[in-house]
Amino acid sequence: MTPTPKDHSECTRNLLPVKDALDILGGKWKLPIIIALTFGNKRFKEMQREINGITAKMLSKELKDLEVNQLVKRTVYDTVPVSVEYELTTYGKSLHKVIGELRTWGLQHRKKVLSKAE
Amino acid sequence: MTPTPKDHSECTRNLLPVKDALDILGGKWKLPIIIALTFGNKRFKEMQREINGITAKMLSKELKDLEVNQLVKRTVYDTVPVSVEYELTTYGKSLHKVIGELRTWGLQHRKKVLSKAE
DNA sequence: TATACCGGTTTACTAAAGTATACCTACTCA
DNA sequence: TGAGTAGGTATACTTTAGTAAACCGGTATA
Repeated sequence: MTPTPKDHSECTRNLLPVKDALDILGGKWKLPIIIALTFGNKRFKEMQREINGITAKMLSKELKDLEVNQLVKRTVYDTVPVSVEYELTTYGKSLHKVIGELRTWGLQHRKKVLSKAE
Repeated sequence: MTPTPKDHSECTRNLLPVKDALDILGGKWKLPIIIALTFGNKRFKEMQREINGITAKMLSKELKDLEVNQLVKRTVYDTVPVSVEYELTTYGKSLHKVIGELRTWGLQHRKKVLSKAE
């Protein structure tokens, strides 16, 4: 009835890395941004156009977060006027499988929901 | 420079299922609850003890959400007093791979962070 | 009688996430 | 000269997520 210490610690051990991942990927925009960048490097306004509904503030903030975590690299080109390009780092690309699984599950879920349909 | 319509629609097409998945799994407690249940069926207070920091209100609410989405099944036993058991449905168990990938990535990320160490 | 367990709900609150709008410099095009 | 682009920042606001604490009926234990 009472969880055994073993259960509890195993649960925690399994949970921690999942939480770590979600800290980085959580929120409304992180994955949309990452996914947008899997289609190629992009500039700020370009991303804003491509990701429906995101505001400049959020895009700016989220890109910073992703940069800090080294998933995204920001390059400023010394053109006139400056242009800024964002790209996925190798590390960012390592999320590929995670995103793939989420996508697969989401697709299947959508199919299920639609089949019981309203 | 301007995203091609193709890019944009491909991006959306890839994003939607991921969003669907995150709608269901998002928030602080959904995955902790699901992971706790992968270690076996559990009762309410038992889960509350096992999941560090969750309040009764959140546990109750999140379990309802998961039940609605058919990831978790709630069974009331007609004992005196009633006992209530929660279990993962087959559908809930289908998240196994998603969670596995998140966990793998999170573990590797943690290792990376620790190695640059503060 | 008092205390504690079970499975929650209710109320009130705070904190975090996200939005809307305006604004900034520097540049180009007509 | 005015409008539009790029790459943002600042301010103020709303909405949502989450917390803390009290409470409920019923049962059991001492």
